[in-house]
Amino acid sequence: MSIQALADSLGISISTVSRALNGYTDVSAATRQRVFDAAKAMNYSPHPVAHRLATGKTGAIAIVYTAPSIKVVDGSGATLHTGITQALREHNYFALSLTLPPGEEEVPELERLLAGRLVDGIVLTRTRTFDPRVKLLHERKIPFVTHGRTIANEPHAWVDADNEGAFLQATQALISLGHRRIALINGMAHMTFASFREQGFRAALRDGGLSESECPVHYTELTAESGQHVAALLLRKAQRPSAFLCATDAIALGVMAAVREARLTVGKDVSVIGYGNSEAGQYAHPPLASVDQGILKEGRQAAALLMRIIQGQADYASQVLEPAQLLMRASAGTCPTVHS
Amino acid sequence: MSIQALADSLGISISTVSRALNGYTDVSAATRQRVFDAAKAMNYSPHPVAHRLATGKTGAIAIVYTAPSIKVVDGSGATLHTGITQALREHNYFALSLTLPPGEEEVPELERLLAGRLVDGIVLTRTRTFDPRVKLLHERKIPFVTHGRTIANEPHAWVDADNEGAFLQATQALISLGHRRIALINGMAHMTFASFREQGFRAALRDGGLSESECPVHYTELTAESGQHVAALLLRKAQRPSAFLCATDAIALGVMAAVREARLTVGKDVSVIGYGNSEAGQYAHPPLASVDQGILKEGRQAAALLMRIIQGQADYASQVLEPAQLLMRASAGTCPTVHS
DNA sequence: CTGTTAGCGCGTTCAT
DNA sequence: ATGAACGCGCTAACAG
Repeated sequence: MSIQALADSLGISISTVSRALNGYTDVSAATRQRVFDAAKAMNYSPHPVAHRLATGKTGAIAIVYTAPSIKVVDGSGATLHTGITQALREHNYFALSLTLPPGEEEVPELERLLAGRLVDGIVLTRTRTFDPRVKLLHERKIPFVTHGRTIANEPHAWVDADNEGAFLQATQALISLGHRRIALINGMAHMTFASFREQGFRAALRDGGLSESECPVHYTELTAESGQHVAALLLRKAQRPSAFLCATDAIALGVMAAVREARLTVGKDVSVIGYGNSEAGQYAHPPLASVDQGILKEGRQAAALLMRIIQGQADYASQVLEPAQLLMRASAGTCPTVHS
Repeated sequence: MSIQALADSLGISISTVSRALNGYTDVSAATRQRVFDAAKAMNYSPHPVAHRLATGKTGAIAIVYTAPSIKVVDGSGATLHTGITQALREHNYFALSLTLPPGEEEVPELERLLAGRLVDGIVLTRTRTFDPRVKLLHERKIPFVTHGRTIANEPHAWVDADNEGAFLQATQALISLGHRRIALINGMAHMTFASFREQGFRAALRDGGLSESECPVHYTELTAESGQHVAALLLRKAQRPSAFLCATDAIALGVMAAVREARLTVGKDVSVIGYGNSEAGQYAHPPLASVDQGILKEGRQAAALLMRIIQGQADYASQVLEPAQLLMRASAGTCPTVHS
């Protein structure tokens, strides 16, 4: 089942078989047909390793995650993964994933992946503001696309949602509902998406003339537990926030729980907006207002962009900023003090 | 930085360099030393693809997950992953992971991985009782180890915890605490681990002379939400269970929530035992009794076994059954009816 | 249009 | 102890 055997069985040379199979135009239609038929009959497929040695391409890419911050199979991480994989398959590419251990071994592990030359390119997820992984990939000049931006110097291809615009819009919506004390429960500051969301938040505060001192920003894990914890603290204050803007739906669900524990009503006494448009948020009581990021599309775009880079049709500075859409639901309502 | 360049710079032949580097004995100590020094100085490392074409080995394996049932980075999935990766690294092997989409594309996607010959072997996680993935791997004769057993015919290497023994022991513990109505909230029946846990449970019921009709078995998702839902139903019954044995700690935490909602006290009115010895369970109120599975060690064993199979030092029928340990904590106590 | 030739980078006999 | 030569399986530049 090598190309040799195939050529012998047809009585023609190896190179003719190779060209027929690889779609070269300088081979007669009749020969091409014979080759295709024989290949199918003998169930031939080129040895991928030999193919790689000759071409330099593996037909595979790696999606790189970092351990403590993302679920590959649930929620948005899973959707991103699905989007990337789908689009790749349409290009006859294959996606493996690598979960980097946090801490010291993170970059060395990524280096081992590159050293192995098992993949033609990389999709790096969950970028940080200064991301050593981006630095490495950039230095090694391997084709890569990040999902999320950095704020460092390396120019690189990325796909990202307009986090800033989304939180600008969400904050403005809360302001126009009469809220003056809005708390931002954000992700850790070194995550780029968190940084952008905060910028949008602060811009809206300035535009609306709100006091930054009355609109606290907290940085926390992206979990319901963290959201509940932080919100419980804030709700105990004399001057409690009338609205919470949260970096994820998970945080927002935790906030909602804290509001209930404080004997207050979500959407009336306290408004809550999340991010991600998760199923859990949609089915919450009341339904959770959220930002829909279209992450499946982003995954597909990241994959398509990587394909173009690998084929030399796009450069390392290609960038795609996807708009995100605010979905108002019953968890966010007018500020009660307006009525008094 | 090819072996050619290295040989030229030393003024010796390629083959001598190759043998020196690969530890052949028929090369002089002096030459070997020169080669090693030069290799280090020029930062030489063999091109992995060429190396693979010559040897047939990639130095990488794939850990295969299935999408909707496991988190690669949280909880036990993460620990297993860590164990496998650690042990592999000690063997100079590298682990990538593949998340199979559920449904129709599951097996074809696995086939694509095999066709790509990107890896020397596979660790398959979360086996099912009749697992088409195992069937495929067995047919293709690629080195593989499963974490978890199957009950079908293909003989294959596996590492598993003694699920049956663990639940036998846990059920006996509940019985000796006086419980007569014990509910099992199990995982889906097609998961092998769930099947074994149920066998242990039923064996203990028989030995203890409990009525199977008073000890219901429910099959559900491995989530807190599911646990809460099922437990809420059971607790509403006139003859409610006095103890719940749960397939995961997540389920158990959900059950505990349902118990509280029913105005009952966990560990007094109702006992709960989970599985996995999760951090969340340890910090719950009261602390959750659970089964500790030593999953890190299992991951390491699976990796070690796979290495031996790849090297031909173990056969496809090597099997490792790890004991699991019951950890009694305050969530499980004596049955209240005993005192009356 | 097709066959011959030359690599891709390395491991491994077979002589010397 | 060392070098020359061959093969792994395939692609691609060069002839014809």
